[in-house]
Amino acid sequence: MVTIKDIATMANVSRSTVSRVLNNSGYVSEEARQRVEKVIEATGYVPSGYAKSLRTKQTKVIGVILPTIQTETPSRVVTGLGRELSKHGYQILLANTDHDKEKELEYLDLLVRQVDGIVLIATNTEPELTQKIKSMNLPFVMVGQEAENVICVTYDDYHVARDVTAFLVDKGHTQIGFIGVDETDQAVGCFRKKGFYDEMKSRDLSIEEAWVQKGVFDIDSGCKAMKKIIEDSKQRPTAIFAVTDRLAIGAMSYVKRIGMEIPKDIAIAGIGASELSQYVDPPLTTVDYKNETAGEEAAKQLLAFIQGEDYQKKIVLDYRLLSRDSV
Amino acid sequence: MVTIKDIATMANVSRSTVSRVLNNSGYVSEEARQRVEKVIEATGYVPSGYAKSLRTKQTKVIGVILPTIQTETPSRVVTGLGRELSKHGYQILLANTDHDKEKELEYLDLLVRQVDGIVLIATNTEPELTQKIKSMNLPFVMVGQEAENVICVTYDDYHVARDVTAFLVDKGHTQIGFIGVDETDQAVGCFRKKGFYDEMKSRDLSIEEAWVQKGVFDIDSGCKAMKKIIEDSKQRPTAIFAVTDRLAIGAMSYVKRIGMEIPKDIAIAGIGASELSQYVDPPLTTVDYKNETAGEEAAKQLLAFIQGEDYQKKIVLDYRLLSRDSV
DNA sequence: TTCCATCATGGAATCGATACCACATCGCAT
DNA sequence: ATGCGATGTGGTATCGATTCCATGATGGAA
Repeated sequence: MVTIKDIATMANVSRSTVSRVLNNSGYVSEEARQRVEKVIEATGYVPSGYAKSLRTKQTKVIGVILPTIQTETPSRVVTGLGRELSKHGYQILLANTDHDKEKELEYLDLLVRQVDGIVLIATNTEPELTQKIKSMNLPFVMVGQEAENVICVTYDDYHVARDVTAFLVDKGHTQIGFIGVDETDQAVGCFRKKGFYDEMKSRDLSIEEAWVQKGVFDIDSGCKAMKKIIEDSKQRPTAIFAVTDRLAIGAMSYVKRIGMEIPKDIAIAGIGASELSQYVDPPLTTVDYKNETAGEEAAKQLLAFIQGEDYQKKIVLDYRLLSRDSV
Repeated sequence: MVTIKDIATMANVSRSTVSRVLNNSGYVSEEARQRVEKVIEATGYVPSGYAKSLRTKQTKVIGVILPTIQTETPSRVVTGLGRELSKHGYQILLANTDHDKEKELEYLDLLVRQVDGIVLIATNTEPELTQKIKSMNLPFVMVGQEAENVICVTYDDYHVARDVTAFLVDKGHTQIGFIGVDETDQAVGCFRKKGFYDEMKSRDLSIEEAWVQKGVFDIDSGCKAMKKIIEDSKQRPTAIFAVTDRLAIGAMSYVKRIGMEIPKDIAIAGIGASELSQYVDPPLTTVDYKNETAGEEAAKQLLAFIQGEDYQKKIVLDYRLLSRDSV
């Protein structure tokens, strides 16, 4: 492997001069610069990243920890992150926890000395996690969940849920079911649920116990949750608010299977604006969360923090309700 | 930041001894080991990865270059890769080209000195690319496309296409349309098309020119391609073979929109076994490519190569045709 | 002529680890 | 007593860059 030393020898200059050419720093005569550049070109020399990192204490790598890349939300966020980071010469080291909270902690340890910063696409906000993050004082951004004392980029889950609920009510529905997820996921589990309950309450609408079910982020569980709602409720709801598109699509697939028509017999709304949502039949009413923007925003804040510039501690992104035929 | 030197001082041993403890190499007395371990524990010391890499010439990082992570195929492959790599202590450096061939080349340059190996989830096999890969002699695996002189993990696109076509013919169809993609993508563009043509020919079935259209890997273009087929053909085909699920789903959405029924008026089949495919109406007949397995296999071959063990130059994965109601 | 910026360049220390080698100790066989 | 292999430890060079400092030219101002 050709090193800076070889380049120096071949160009008949010192390593210092090669380094100056490489980094565009200090004084280098035009003549020397050209000689060096020619040698670099000829040899195809690429500086060793780790030698550089060792010396400069910068890796130009950002660690991204996420629960999975097989769903649209995280993969969109990563796309946004990548786009913004690569503009500034940063790369992404990917850590897929596969929904395993243990691994989340392990990866934090693993990454700490290898990256300039970490982005966590979070599904939980357990104290053990936030504790650890603070303890390793490394530039850090959390996407999708709120936490104390860290930079967060979040969505306004509470108001989204109120809006969706309000939308259903305004369409004339008074009996509305809800398919949520476990509350360890604060953003999706708690805030969206609370938004739903609060809006229903503010409209003086009551909620039958069986109308509220839980799933686990996949289509199949949306299907099962819907089944429970249909089978267990005394009075069937006329509308369903599912906290993710996949749950909503699962619910749709169940109600269609038992011969109900959407939206005539039951209206359904989701959240997430998955690509899928516009091609199911009927197209699903949902909320666009602009995940790529979230990724870009997270990258911007992280880089600002790293570079000692001004950054915003909390960013709450806006959203857009997409009204389609399922309601 | 605490370094190996600090640990050495605190444990009252030399750096060499700490290193030996860290790597479980050479002789270390039980007593010294315990002292060192205690200090490490107490300080939360983590060795610097780049210093280590500089010395050992191993980064324990694999670069993964892909066109996008927003579609299921690459994200499944990455999941498989990650699973297998992390078992062996390797991490993934992600390079998203956003379908830009220029970037593909740039990333190769960028990664070359930072990683122990590269996995390319390929969409093209242009000579410029394969040339470059060979020239940088770095452990390398290509997923999804075949190329000379590199380790490849591929699918049997040709026979898949023949099988799907045969399946349609066996169901009684003789007029079959085809929605493909550009042929710069050898696997998806050429092989699948050739499989279709060859199978049709072997059955003595002719293909009207307008029955064969092209799209670009998204649902919308499947929709447009289908529109062309319907509008331009003298005799409408009774079945459509789309080379990806998204194209197939686009096609479905178009024919449903114009009031045709699936599969009564027209049958549709895709490839890819996207999650989506089982929830569209009717569920889509498709082919399961086991992308995660491909990722795992790619990782295994790459690691075997890196470690100087036996590896297979070409791996062709098997597949499974999923017969559903769309045919 | 002298002096002092400005420009150019190289030498050497350094980053934080590993690994080779030398040396010391110890027990056991000769 | 001597030799020798096994064990344990530290010293030091090294990986490939950056960076600070010293030293030399050069040239225009005083």
